[in-house]
Amino acid sequence: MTDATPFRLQDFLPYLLNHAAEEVGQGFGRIYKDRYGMLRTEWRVLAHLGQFGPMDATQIGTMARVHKTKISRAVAALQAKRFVTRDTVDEDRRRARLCLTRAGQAAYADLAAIALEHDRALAARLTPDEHAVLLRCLRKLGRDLPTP
Amino acid sequence: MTDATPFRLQDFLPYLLNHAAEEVGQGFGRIYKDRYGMLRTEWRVLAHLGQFGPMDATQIGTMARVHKTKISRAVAALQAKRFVTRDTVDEDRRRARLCLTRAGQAAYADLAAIALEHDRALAARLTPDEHAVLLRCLRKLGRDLPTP
DNA sequence: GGGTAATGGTTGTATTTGTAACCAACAACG
DNA sequence: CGTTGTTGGTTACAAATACAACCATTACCC
Repeated sequence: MTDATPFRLQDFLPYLLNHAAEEVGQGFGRIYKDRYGMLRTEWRVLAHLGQFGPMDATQIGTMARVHKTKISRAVAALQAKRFVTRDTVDEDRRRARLCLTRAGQAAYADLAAIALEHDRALAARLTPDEHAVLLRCLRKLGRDLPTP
Repeated sequence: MTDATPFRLQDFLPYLLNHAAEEVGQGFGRIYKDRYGMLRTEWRVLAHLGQFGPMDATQIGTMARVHKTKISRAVAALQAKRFVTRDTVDEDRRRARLCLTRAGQAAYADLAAIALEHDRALAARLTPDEHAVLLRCLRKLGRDLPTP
């Protein structure tokens, strides 16, 4: 074993991943923040409900791999904005079925369209091939995100 | 324009990137946290000094794209751990030259070795080709990280 | 049924982070 | 020189996060 450590921070995957995620996330982040005063978890909850329909907090947390306290507070914020409603479900009165309001759906539609455009702009910085490989790699590295 | 939005959160690059970064970052994060009680920025400062030698806070901040207040606090924490020293430089007495102590170098050597191993384990989950493309993509997506 | 455990969700508190204001040293210009 | 503007760095305060403790309800099991 040689004494020189060949470790290079600039090639360290966690470092690069984090940088790219921050950089890329910030771009879209400013949008939902400026337009709706939302935090990232709020956007995610909104997106999940918009995409998969009514769910309870635990389902969202499982799918998005977000801790329940974060979900709880995000839901509270979205309720305050009149973007979601909660109905306690009768079969199990611990659970609450979260639903987008009209306004919530509108916000989701608005943001989803921008997100799509944003995503296309990002993809345009890569070749189609690179893009495909990138998605595959990211899915391999993060645990798979379950769908409903 | 059709009414159905083809936006899919599971394919949204910022989302995937963030997931992968969190997942991957947590693995190594637990190590420097458990072993040395360090936060991420502290590890980064340590790594920069270990790799590039003495620098001042601004240089590190520029290279790592980290805000100066975060650097400032990380340096304070590293000083408290006796991992770095600060010498005010004579030509410009606002600047402080940051230097790893013996103990700091040892911690860096320890962590760098683990990081390297960790990185190899991650790379092993991808084909060599995928790995190469991934690094290229991440560099394209995040702004380039300047070297000294 | 009645006790115990597990689950869905919220709240409290300690850390961590972001933002802005700040101080000291240097630079530039009259 | 002074006075004004920059730059390196720290501090103060607000916002956000993590972690643990906590209710309420349901499930299990004797």
